[in-house]
Parts: sequence; structure tokens; C-alpha cells
Amino acid sequence: MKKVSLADISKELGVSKTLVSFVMNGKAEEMRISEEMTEKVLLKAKEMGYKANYLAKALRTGKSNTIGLIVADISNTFFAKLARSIEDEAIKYGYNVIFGSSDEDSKKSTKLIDVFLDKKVDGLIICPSKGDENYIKKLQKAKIPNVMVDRYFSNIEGNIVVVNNKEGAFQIVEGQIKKRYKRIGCVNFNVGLIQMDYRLEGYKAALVANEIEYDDQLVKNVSFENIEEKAEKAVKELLENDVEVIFFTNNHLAFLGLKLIKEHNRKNKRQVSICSFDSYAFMDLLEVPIVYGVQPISLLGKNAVDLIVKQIDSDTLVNEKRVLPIDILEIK
Amino acid sequence: MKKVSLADISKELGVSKTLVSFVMNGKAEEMRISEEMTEKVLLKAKEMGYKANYLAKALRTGKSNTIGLIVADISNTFFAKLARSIEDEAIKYGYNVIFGSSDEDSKKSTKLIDVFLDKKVDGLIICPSKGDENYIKKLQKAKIPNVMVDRYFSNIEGNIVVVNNKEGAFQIVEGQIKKRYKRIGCVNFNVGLIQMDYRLEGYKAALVANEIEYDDQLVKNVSFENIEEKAEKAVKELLENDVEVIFFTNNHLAFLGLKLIKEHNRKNKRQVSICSFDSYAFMDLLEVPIVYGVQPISLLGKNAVDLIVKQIDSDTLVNEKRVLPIDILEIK
DNA sequence: CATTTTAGCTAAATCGTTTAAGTAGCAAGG
DNA sequence: CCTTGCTACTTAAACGATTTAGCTAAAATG
Repeated sequence: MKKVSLADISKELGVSKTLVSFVMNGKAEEMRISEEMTEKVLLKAKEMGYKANYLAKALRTGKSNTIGLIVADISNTFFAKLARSIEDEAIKYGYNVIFGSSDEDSKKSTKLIDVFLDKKVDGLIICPSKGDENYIKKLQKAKIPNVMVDRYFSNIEGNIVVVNNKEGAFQIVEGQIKKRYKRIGCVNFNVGLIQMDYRLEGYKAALVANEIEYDDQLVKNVSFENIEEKAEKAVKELLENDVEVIFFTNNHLAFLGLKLIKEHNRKNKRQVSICSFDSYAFMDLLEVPIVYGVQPISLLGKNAVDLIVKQIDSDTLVNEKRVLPIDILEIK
Repeated sequence: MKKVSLADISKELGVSKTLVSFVMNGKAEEMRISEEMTEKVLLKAKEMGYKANYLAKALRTGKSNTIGLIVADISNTFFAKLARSIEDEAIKYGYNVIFGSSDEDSKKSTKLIDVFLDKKVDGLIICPSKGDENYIKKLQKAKIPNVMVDRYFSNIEGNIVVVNNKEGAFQIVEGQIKKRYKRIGCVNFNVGLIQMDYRLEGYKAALVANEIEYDDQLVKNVSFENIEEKAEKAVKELLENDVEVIFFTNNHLAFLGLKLIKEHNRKNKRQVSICSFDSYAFMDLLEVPIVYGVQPISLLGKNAVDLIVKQIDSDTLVNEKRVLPIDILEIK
């Protein structure tokens, strides 16, 4: 509210700014300031309502105590929850979070990275879009602490926090196979993101491991534009192709497919099941039997922050990849 | 990536920092820098990859081009969407957004306000919690641009962006009355937030306006702690009390009540309808007839940012209250 | 008693900008 | 020829902290 500076306090007490600075930073002892003086300063500071000016501090020390978070879309539940867990974890270490949404657009995300760097964030947590590789490489060269979350690139190293996409998908699909299903369709979100590729791989691996022949016809790729129409089309084709189960590689696709499948199940005797990687909270309510993977979102955030803080504190870029297991839940 | 300063450029060209600063800020003409020189500077700046240091700039000018956003919980869809729209709008004006979640806890939110002020945000967009009044008054006294969104306090003035809670609730409930329903229950989120009070008022007003006697027994208040159990209890009591419709004052309560009502409707001949203020996207899928209010979230965000920017630019605190109408949607 | 050490503090540079105030040189006005 | 005014710049002081190097007086050392 006011704007009391170190200088104000020092003038008031007739001492130097240096002394006040030392005291305020807890370096009184180290700098051999007498206890008497230390107390006087602390008292005065409180009395005058002194608050250090972050900007000045940051300018001088090069530490802003802010981390930048770049997600695909903060209004998406997954990223919103991730943001929350990052916020909570960051605050524990004394950091605040500045965020931006990239809409899976590399231009936007690199722009955001630039802006955040200009704002001198201490580190960046990024859910990278297709095409961000080079920019992330630049960050690494410039020794700017960074972590990729949820996605990464197979052609570059880095700090990575992801879930076990392949194994998770494998487990989900194998679970269906154990129920004696053989014709398992797949609707895949095909936007060049590595985690989706891995989920598809997991699907394939589950088939192979259980000696079911892989059928191209049963895998439908859906891209970002007109996702709704495309998803509907994919599901319809699969239903016509007599699938017993459909595996969706993300929650949004599952959501889009659900309606059609409910309709199908109401009209037909032959019931189609659903499984998906990730879900929405409400799916429990839908009275559709569904098996889905649950991502440990809050652990993703926690690990991301830990990795960032580790890098900031140690002043080195580690190269750590953390893979967290998903849970598998069944609604009957 | 690098760290080229004004001084570096000025040395390189043998001119003063001031000149370079003028050019970089587009004040060349105004400050009568020759075109020749202007071009030379711009070229050199590009060549050296100059980027202004935000911190230094902010320290000097007192403008950080950052706005602080305080919501109850960023992981909640409503706030996540709000955050997104604020982000998008802010970026148009050249601002970034730093956020924090208060969990409806005044201590947390005032703490966040303090931290954000220390970080010298140019303005604050706040979804205030119960008890934040005094702090907001302080902001106003200190002339710090601020806007309250989604909630406000009747005992203080300020800049406010909200939806028409009372009228909206009125319309929703009256819609039910027009369908010849008479026993209309209400489950209210009772946490001392003004918008909830207004929604309840709207409910009551709709009854009165349509000559239905208000019955205390049909209104259940649910608070924050153990919300799930409490909501269930409330719904059960209402069902036992032979209501025909239940009006939920927010989406989360509706969500919690849905399951029970679906069950009730399956078991009983007498069907109970649902209406609610606000919804979740998936409710369309539930095959429960429901009427709900749709908040113009993105307009809320847009207006909030506009109000903040207006204050920042004009250097005065306006006192503007913007009330946006909700839409009403019916799922059959 | 001269010298070194230490306790307790201060001066001044620095981070990278912005900006108020000034200056040198030249043209125009009276 | 002196003043005024303009052009195209520069100087230096901020902004509010941190931090290096140093200073003084008293205490310890030989």
C-alpha cells in the first residue's frame, strides 16, 4: 500500500542501507551486526510496514521467484488441475506462477517462452507443442531451467515428467482382452504428440501380446480441426465394423464418442464397451460401463516443480525423466 | 538467451543509452532523433538480439505489464475458463497473468494479494472470498486498480463484473413454475458469498411472483465442509418431502444431487426434475431433463480485463458495476 | 607500545532501464 | 551582432534493492 524503501528505514535510523539490507535478509549475524541494532532495524521495518520491492531485488539478483507455465489450454480440466498442483507446490518454495496457453500451436508457445524469458522467470514448465523442439534446445543451451510435462520429444534430451503412456494403454486394452473381447477399436488423437503415439503403441502391443491380429480398419485417427465431426465419424465407422470395445486415447475423444455409443447400445442388442486413457469426473455418472486410466495429475505437477527448483537451486540443468504410473479404474 | 543491454548497443554505436532507449521505445521522432540514426540503432539492436529487460523497465516505470488473478480454485472449470478468457484478453493489451487460488479462504487471498502487490502487478482481478472486504477497501484507498469478478460485497463499492444472479435464478425457477410445478425444492451453497444469496433470493422472488407460498422446509443450505454428505442429505430430505423439482444454486451441487435423483427416478413413478444455476458440459449427456443457467464466462473475463486496463491507463479507479445476463438452456 | 585482529558498520558500484535537464551548433529574427 | 529557437543529441539522476571493498575504533597480540 505504501512504498517504504530500505533507504527510508536507514534514514529514519541514521544507519546505512547496507545494514538494513543485511538485517532484512537474515544476514545480520553473518555480517556481524550487533543484536541491539538488528532488533532496532526489525522493529522499525515492521513499524513502517516495509516490504522489499521484488522488482529491484530481482533486477539485482537475477532471481524473480516466478516460474512460467505453458500449457495447451488452461481451460481444459487436465491442464487446470495441473496448474493447480504446480501452483501449490511452487508456493511452498516461494515461487509464483505466470501462465499462458499455446493451443498446441508452436508459434504461440515459443512466443510465450520469449515473453516469459523477458520477464525473467527463473524457470519454465512447458507442455510443449509439436515443433517446439528447437526452442527447447535453445533453452537448454542457454541454461535456462526447464521441464517438459505431459509430452516430450524423442529426438531431444531434457527434463521430463510424464505418465507411462504405453504401459498404461497396454494395461487398459489388455484388461479388455482378458474379458474375452477380440474386436477392439481405437480412436486416436493424432496431432503429432508423443504421448498419443505411445498410447497407440500400447494398444497395438496389447493386441500382439495376446495374439490378436492388428487390424488397420479398427484404428481411426482424429486430428484437431473439426474434432467433433471427425470423432463422430470415426465412432460410427467402428460401430458399423462390429467392434466390441472402443479404446479412446484421451478423455475428450471418449466424451465425444460416448453419446453415439449410448445411442447404439440402446438401439442394439449387441452392447459396445468403452475404455479410455484419462477420463472426466462425470463419467462415473453415465451408467455406461467404462474402464479408464487415471493420471496422477497432482504428482505430475509436484514432480515438475521439484525438477525446476532443483535446477534453479543447483544452477545446473539436470537431465531427468520421470515416468509416473497411471491408475486404472472400472465403472460398471 | 543472451543478455544484451541498452548500454551494449550504445557503446557499440558510440551514442548514449538515452538515444537508444528513445529509439527502442518508438520515441525517436518525438525526441527528434534523425532518421539515419534511428535506423542505425534499430539495425544494431536486431543484429545483437536486444530484448528489453522487463524487470529494469518495470522498476523504473512502475509498470510490470502483469496482472494478478485470484480465483477460488484454478482447477475448477468455471475459474479455469475464466482464467483462459482473462489470459486471452490480457494478452491483447500486452499483459501477462500471474495467478493464485484462495480456496475461498480470506487469509490465503489476502496473502496472495500482498505477494502480487510486492511483485508490482499493475492490477488485480479478484474473485473475492468472504472477509476480503477490508483488504479490497485498502486496495481502493491505495489506488491500486482492481476488479471483483463473480462475487462482490454489498457493503463496499468498487469495480464489479458479475452475472445477474437474482434475475437468472428467477427466470430458471419461474420456467419451472410455468410447467405447473408447485413444490420446488432448493439446495443452496451457503458460504456467505453474495452471488449465492442472490440466487436464493431469485428463487424466492419467483415463488412470490407466482403466488406460491415459500416453504422453509424446501430450502436446504449446504456449506463447504463435507459438501458431498451434506448435499446428499439435503437432496434425500427434499425427495422425502415430495418435491417435484429441485433447484441447485450451483453446478457442483447439481452434480452431487444428480446421482440420487437419477436413482430416485428409476425407482419411483413420480419423476423429479432438476434445474440449476450453471452446469457442467457433460450434463447434456446424462439423459436427465434439466434446465440450467449458462454463465457468459468469457464475457466476464473480457469485461474484467477491460475494466482493469481502463483503470491502469487512466490512472484512476472507476467505480463500475457490470451485470451480464445468463442464458437459459433446457435439456430434454 | 606498536601492530594485528576483529567487531560493527558504511560508501559506492551495480543491475538495466527511463527521463528531466542540459548542451553544442547552427539558422533565423530584430 | 546579440538573442532566440531549433535540432540532435548527451549527462546524470533516478527506480530500490544487493554486494564488494573498505573504514574506524576498540581489543587482542607480541
